[in-house]
Amino acid sequence: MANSDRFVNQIADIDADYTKWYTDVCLKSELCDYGPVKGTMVFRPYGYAIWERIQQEADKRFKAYGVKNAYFPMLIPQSFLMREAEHVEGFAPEVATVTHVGETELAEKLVLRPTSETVIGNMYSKWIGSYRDLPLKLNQWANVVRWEKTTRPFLRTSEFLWQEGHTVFATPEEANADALEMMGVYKDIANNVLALPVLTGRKSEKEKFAGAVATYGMEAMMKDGKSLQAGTTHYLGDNFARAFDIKFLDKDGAHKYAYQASWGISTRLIGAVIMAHGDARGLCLPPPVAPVQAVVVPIGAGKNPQVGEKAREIAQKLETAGLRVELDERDLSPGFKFNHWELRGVPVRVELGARDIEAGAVTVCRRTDGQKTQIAIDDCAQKIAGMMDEITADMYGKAEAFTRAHVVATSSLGDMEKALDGGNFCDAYWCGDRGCEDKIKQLYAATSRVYHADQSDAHEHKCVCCGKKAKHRIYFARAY
RNA sequence: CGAGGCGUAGCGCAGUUGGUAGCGCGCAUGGUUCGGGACCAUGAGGCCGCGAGUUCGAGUCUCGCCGCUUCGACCA
Repeated sequence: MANSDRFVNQIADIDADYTKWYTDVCLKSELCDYGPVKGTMVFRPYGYAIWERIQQEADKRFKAYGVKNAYFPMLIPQSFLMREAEHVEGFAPEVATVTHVGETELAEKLVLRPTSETVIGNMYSKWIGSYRDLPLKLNQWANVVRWEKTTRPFLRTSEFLWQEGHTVFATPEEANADALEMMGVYKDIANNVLALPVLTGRKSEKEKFAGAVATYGMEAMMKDGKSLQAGTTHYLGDNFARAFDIKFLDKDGAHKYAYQASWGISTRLIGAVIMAHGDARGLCLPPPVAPVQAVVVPIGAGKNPQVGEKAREIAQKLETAGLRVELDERDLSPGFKFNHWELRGVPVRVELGARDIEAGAVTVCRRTDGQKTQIAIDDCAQKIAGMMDEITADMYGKAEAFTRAHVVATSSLGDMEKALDGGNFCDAYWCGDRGCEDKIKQLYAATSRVYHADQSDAHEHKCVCCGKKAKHRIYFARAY
């Protein structure tokens, strides 16, 4: 930005430079900052508070599903990673390794977990002996390290926070059902907590998790038309059970390998919220995760002490009504405060000035549309509290309409190029060959995202790339 | 890992043909203000990325290094 910038918190034009807009929003709304090591980030209190809200919402759903929390070590013997062939191959390039303690070289190198299937598998082999020990459903809230070359706050960082669930069952069917069921839980979180519409479905062989039999993903459309993988669940078959010797004695007296699933959502979801709901003014947070749901801004309190008093009273009433409230009594102009809280995405601003007091009302401004309405002071707390669900639904509705408008049916590579350049997802039929995926990626930088929910007519169509008989209906998009 | 760009106050930047550093914002104190980014006054804040070299003298010129960044490549 030019040095003539008047406002320290001005953000880049969302239409002119989406990438810069994104980083500006992250930094200037004080969600995060860069860490001293390249690719690392600091979650500042405002950003971490969003994560805490996501954690709470997710955690209660997991527990309702019978999952218990545990914690496994961050350091994993390097040999563990080697045991599952695809797993090593998938993760080796981005794994950070501990080789020394002080001056002494370690006999066996230790890796910083990029994910925990291996350590957990190792422990599960000790804990599982009988069919009576199954199913076993554990989750951990943890950090993982993946040394990515290109990093961006929340979306891809060398270290990030997530949750990883690791479940074990006696049969393949149960394990696969678990992966599907958890995808449903993730979708619920995306839709109802983050107001994010998502496309869910199975991923292609090329895009699946290293070591999985099947990966299911949810993909969210960002405002620039790119897709963000917002969560994945994996059916692991008995791959890790064989690698880590997870066996149980079944009812019929036979020793059998167990079947597993694993699933995760991460702090990347915060990036999804920023890019799906943010606008020219900055962040726009869905009420369920907004650290501050309503900010009270007194206007002219310096001259009129009654304003300050009344504002404190109202903030108190809003808190009592169950809202997360901030009272902004700083000695700054109203315009500055409006911009400050809009940048931070606070869903509702409550303005209170002499004019309002005279009318016995407050002026309420919604972040989503900027609409201002006057509400009588007497019942403003209930009314504002009641607006929260409305706002979440409204945000979901808008994002859903946007997503729907940007999914384009494509039946040729030409269609596809046009659709992608216009910031759309491609709804396409595909022969199932890896070669076609590679070609599309090479030509248009797009990848397959998830299979379409409706596969019924796939065989009646031709592959969007090679023209041969199609096997699947699948979405292609440029992705983060 | 390939190509470009940039390192000067917290942030954004200026710094002429080499002469020992400035602007805006922010910050602190006091006062006036307050319905969409207020203003006045005073003040604090610098190893000019690091290291060599040229020179009487280097933010400025030369070389080396380090860091950041954009675009590629890579990326559950």
